[in-house]
Amino acid sequence: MDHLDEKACKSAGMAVRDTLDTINGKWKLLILLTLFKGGKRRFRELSKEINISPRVLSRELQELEMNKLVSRTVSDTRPVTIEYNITPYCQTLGPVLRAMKEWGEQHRVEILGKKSV
Amino acid sequence: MDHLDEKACKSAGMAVRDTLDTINGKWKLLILLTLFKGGKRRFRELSKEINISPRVLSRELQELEMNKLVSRTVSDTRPVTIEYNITPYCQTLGPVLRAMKEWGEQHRVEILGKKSV
DNA sequence: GTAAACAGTTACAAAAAGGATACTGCTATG
DNA sequence: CATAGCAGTATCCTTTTTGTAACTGTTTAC
Repeated sequence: MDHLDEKACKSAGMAVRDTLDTINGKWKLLILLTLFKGGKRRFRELSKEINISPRVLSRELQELEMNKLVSRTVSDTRPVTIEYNITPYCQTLGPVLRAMKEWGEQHRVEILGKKSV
Repeated sequence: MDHLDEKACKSAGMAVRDTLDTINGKWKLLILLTLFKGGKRRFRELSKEINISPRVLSRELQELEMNKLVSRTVSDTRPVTIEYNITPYCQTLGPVLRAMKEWGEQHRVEILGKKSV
C-alpha cells in the first residue's frame, strides 16, 4: 500500500472488500479447501463430511458458484447425480490465500509469541 | 496452493482464517484506510468522518489495537487528547491487501465483464 | 407399495453483528 | 454555575447470519 490518493484508496478498498466478501463467512473457505484436497463431491457427501446443514450448504454453494469458484455438474445417471468441484478459475485465488496464510502464521507468532513487550 | 496434505491443509486454513478474522467486519478496513491516508485521528473525528456510532467504533478500535494494527496514544494536554493511528506493524498487511486488491479487481472484470459465456 | 436415498427447499429459532441514543466523568469556557 | 466538548460506556433495538427440523419430488431396491 503506497502513495494512494483519495480516489485510488477508495477503489482499492472496494476491490479488497469484494475479495473479502467472496471468501467470507463461516463455511466458504472450508468448502473450498475440502474440495481442493479431496476432489469433487456430491451434496450429501459434503454435508456429512463438514457437518453443515443442507440449507446453509445450499446457499454457500450457490454463492461460490456465482463467483465461479465452484462448479456444479449434473450427470444423467439414474437417478441423476450432481457433483461439486473447484474450478480452474479458483486457482487464481492462490496468491491471495498464500499471502493470507503467511500473514496469519507470522501474526500468530507476533501476538502469542511475544508476551513480554 | 499446492501439494497440501491433510494436516498442512488444516493449519493453512487456520492461518487464513486468522487473517480473515482480523480484517473482517464492516468497519476494520475502512478505519485502517482512513488512518492510512489521513494520519492520526481522535475518537470523535473518526466517528464523524466515517459515520460510525461510538459504541461500534470503540469495539473495532479495541480489536485493531489488540492485533497491533492501530495504536492509541494519550497526550497529557488539558484535557487529555487521545489519538489513534496505524502502527508500523500494520505495514506487514501490505502484501495481503495488495493481493486482495488485485484479485478483487480482476474478479470484477471476470464476473461483470463477461456476460456472454 | 413401502422404505430409503438423493438434492435440495421451506418455515422457524437462535445467535451474532451492527445501530441509535442517552449517559458517565472530566475539563474548559462564558 | 450552565453549557459544551471529549472519550468513551450502557441500554435497548434491528438486521444479518447461522442453525434445526421437517418436507418436496424423484427414483431405486425390497
